[in-house]
Amino acid sequence: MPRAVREQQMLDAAVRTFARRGYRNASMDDIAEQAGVSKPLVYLYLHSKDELFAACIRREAASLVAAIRAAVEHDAPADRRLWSGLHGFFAHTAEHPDGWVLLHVQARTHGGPFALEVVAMRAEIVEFVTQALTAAARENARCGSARGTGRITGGEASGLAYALVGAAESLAEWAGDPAGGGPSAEEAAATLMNFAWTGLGSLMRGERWSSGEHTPA
Amino acid sequence: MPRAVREQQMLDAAVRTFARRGYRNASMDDIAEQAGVSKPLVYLYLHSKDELFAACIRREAASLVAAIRAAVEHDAPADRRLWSGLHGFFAHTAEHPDGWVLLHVQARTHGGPFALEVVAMRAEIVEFVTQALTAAARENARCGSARGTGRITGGEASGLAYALVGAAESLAEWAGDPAGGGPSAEEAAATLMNFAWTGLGSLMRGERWSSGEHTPA
Amino acid sequence: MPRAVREQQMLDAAVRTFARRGYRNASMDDIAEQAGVSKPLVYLYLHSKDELFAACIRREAASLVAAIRAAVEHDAPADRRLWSGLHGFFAHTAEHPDGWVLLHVQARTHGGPFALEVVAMRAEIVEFVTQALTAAARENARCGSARGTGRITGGEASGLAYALVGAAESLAEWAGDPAGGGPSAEEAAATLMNFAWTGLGSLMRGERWSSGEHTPA
Amino acid sequence: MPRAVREQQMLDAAVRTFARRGYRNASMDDIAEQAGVSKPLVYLYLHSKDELFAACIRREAASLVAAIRAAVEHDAPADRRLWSGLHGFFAHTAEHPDGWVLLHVQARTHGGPFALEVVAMRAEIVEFVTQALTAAARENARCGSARGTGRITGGEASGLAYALVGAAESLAEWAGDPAGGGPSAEEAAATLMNFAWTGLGSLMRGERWSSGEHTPA
DNA sequence: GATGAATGAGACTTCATTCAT
DNA sequence: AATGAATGAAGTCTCATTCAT
Repeated sequence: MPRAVREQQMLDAAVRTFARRGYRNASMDDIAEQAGVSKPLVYLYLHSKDELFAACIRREAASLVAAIRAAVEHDAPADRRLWSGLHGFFAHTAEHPDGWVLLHVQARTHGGPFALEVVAMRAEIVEFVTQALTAAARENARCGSARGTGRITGGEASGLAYALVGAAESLAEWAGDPAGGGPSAEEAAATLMNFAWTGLGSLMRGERWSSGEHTPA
Repeated sequence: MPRAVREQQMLDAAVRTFARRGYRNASMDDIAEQAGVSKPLVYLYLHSKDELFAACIRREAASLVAAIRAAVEHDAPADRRLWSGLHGFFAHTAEHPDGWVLLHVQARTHGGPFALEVVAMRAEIVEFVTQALTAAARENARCGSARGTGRITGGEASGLAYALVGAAESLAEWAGDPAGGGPSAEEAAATLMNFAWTGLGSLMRGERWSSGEHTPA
Repeated sequence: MPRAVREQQMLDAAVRTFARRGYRNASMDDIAEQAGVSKPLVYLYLHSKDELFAACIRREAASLVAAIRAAVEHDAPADRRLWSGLHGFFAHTAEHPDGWVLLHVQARTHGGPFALEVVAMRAEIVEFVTQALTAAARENARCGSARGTGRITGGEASGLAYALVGAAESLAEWAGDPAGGGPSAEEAAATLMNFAWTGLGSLMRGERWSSGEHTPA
Repeated sequence: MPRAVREQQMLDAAVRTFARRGYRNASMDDIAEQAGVSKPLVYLYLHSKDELFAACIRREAASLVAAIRAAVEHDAPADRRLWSGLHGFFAHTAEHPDGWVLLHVQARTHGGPFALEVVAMRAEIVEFVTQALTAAARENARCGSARGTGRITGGEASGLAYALVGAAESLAEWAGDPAGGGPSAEEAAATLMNFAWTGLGSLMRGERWSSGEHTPA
C-alpha cells in the first residue's frame, strides 16, 4: 500500500480520535489502532503527537477554507455571495463534524502554534465576512435604494462580522449535534441571513438600538 | 482555617489551572501548590480529579447564571430586559475570564457528565433568550406599533436565540482576548442589540431574506 | 525511612548499575529494583536519568578526591607525600571498584557536562602530582644531594604527571580486576614509586634518553 | 560496486559512529546513512548490531597491532625497539583517533565478548612490552655496562609494563585531545622513554624506592 | 486536620530487525 | 544486489491516588 494512502488513513483516524477525546486523552495507541497500522509506522510518517495534531489541524482548516471558497458565487450580488459562503460553511461542517470539532473546540485548548493556525483561519473567515458586508453596503449605496446614509463604520462591520461568525459556529454546533433537531445547512444559512441581512439594512438606514427605545423599529 | 474557606481556595486554584492548561495537563500537584495546601488535603475535601473538575464547572456555571439573573431588570420592557441580561453576561465573563474559558472551552473537551452540565447551562440561557424574544414579540403586538403581523414562529425564535448566544460567546471571547482591541461589556451588548433587535423588528414586519432580493430592505 | 538514607541507597544502586552496564544499558527499572524502591520514587528524588548519573559522578569524584586528600601526609618529605597520595588513590579505587569504573570508563562515554566533571577531577589530580614532583625537585636541589642541576622543566613535569596518572589508572584497573593476580595497593604504589621516583632522579641528574644511547644509564 | 569495498565503507561509518556516540546511542539508521547504503544491506552483510560492533573492534585492533609490529625495528637494540614500538603506537592512534576511542573507551563499556577482544589485544601489547623490557635487561647484563645485578623480577617487569602501557594510553589521550596542547608522537614517545628507560636502569642497578629514603637517588 | 512518603498504570518515543519486491 | 515498508519490544517519564503518622 503506497505511503500517501496510508498517511491519509492515519490522518482520518487521528482527526476522529482527537475530535472525540481531546488531545491529551487521545493516545497514539488508539490512533494507530483506528488507522489499522502499528504505532511505529505512525511515528515514521508523522514524527510525533504534536506534528500529527498539527497535520490534522492544517488539513481540516485547509479543507474548510477550500470548501467555503468553492461555494462562494463570485459573480453574484453581495447578499448572494454572503449566503453562498455561509451555506458552504454549514454544508462542510455538517459533513465533517469531527473536523469541525477539531478546529472549533480542540485546537483552542492547545496553546502555541496549533491555536494560532486556527486563529489565523478564523481571522481569514472574519475578514471575508467583513469584506462581504462592506461590499454589500457599498453596492446598496450605489444603487440608491436605501433611505439612510448607507454608512456603517469599520468597527461596526468588524463587530457584526465577529457576531455573525460566532452565530454561525453556534448554529453549526447545533446542526452537528447528533441528538438531532438541528437545522439543515439551508435553514441555518437562511436563519443567519434573516438575522444579519435585515440587521445590516437597519444599520444602513441609520437605525441604532438605544436603551430609550423599547420597541423594535 | 475553616473548611469552607479552604475549599473555595482550592476551587479558585483549580479553576485557574484547569482553564489555563486544560483538564489533562493540569496536575493535582499544580493545583494543590496553587492553593497553598498539600495534595492529600485536596483529596480529602474533593475526592478525585473528576469531582474537583465537576465542582469547578458547577460553581462557575451557577455563578454565571446568577450574575445574569441578577442583572436582568425584571420590570423593564422586553428590549431592556434582553439588554440588561446581555450586559450582565458580558460583564461577568469579562470579570471572570478563567471561569468563562473553563465553561466555554474546557468543559466541552470532556465527554460525559461535564459537558452535559455546560450544555444544560447553555440551554438555560438559550431558553431565557428565547422567552425574552417571544415576550418582546408579544408586547410589541399588543401595543400595536408594528406594521407587520408581529408573529415569529417558535423555530425562528430558537434559531435566533442560538445565533444570539453564539454571537455573544464569540464577542465574549474577543472581549476577553488579552491582546486587546476587543469591546467593553457595554459595547458588546450594544453591538448585539443593534444586530438582534433590528433583525427581530424586521422579522416581525414579515420581512424575510430570500435569494431573490439582493438589497437589504 | 528518611529521605537522605533512601537517596544514598539509590545512588549506591545507580553507581553499581551504571558501572557494570554503561549509561544507556542501565535502565531505570534495573536501578530502582536494585535500590529496592519503585521507579517513580527515583524520579521524585533525582528527577531524571541524566541527573541521577551526574549525582553519581559527583559523589564518586568527591569521594575519591577526599580519600586522596585525607591520605596525603602533609608534613612529610616530598617523596613520602607522593607515595601516601598514590597509596590513598589505590586503596580507595580498590575498595570502590564500581565507583572507579564509573569515573574512569563510563563517564567518558558521555559527552557534555558529565565528562567535564571527570576531566576536572583528573586535572585536579594531575595538578597535585605536578606540584608534588616540582616540590620534590626543589627540596632535592636545596639539600644538595643531587649531582645534577636539579632542574626539570614545567613541560617535563606535566608530561611526567600525565604519564604517572595514566600508569596509576592502568594499575588500578589491574588491581581492581576481579580475575585476581593484580597487586595490592601497597605494591601498586611501590611499583609506581620505583618507576617514577628513580626516573625523576635521573632526570634531575640531567640524564635524558636519546635514540643514540642503547643501554639504560 | 564490489562487496568488499561496500563492506569497508560500512565499517568506516560504523567505527566513526560508534566512537563518537557509543554503542547504544549509535543507531543502525545513522550508520547506514553515514555509509550511504540502505539499512537492510548492512544487515545482509553484517548480520546484527553486535556483529557489526565486533567487526569494528576486530578491524581496529588488528590495524593497531599491525601498525605497532610494522614500526618495531627488529634488528635494533632493545631500547630502540621499545622506542620504535611506542612511536608506532602513538603515530597510529594519532592518525586514527576514532579507532583508538573505539578500542580504548567504547569497547570497555560493553560486557562480554567485546571487552574480551580488547583485553586480549591489550594483553598482547603488555606482553610485547614485558618482553622488550626483559630483553633489554638481558642485553644490558650481557654487555656488562650496568653496575647492578641486571636483574629484575618477572613481577616487576609486568608491573612496569602495565604502568608503561597505561601511561602511553594516557598520553595518547592527551595527544589526541582536539583542544590541542598535547605532545606529538615523537614527544610522547620520548617522554615515556625518559620516564621508563631511566627507571629501568635504576631498577637494574638494584635501586628501589622505600619509604625511608626521601630523596631521589 | 494535615502531610511526607510511596507507587501502579499508562503515556510518548525509539530502535533493532524482517519481509515482499 | 538492494530497498521501501512495517513492527515487537523496551525505555524514560508523569500522574492520580493512597497510607502511616
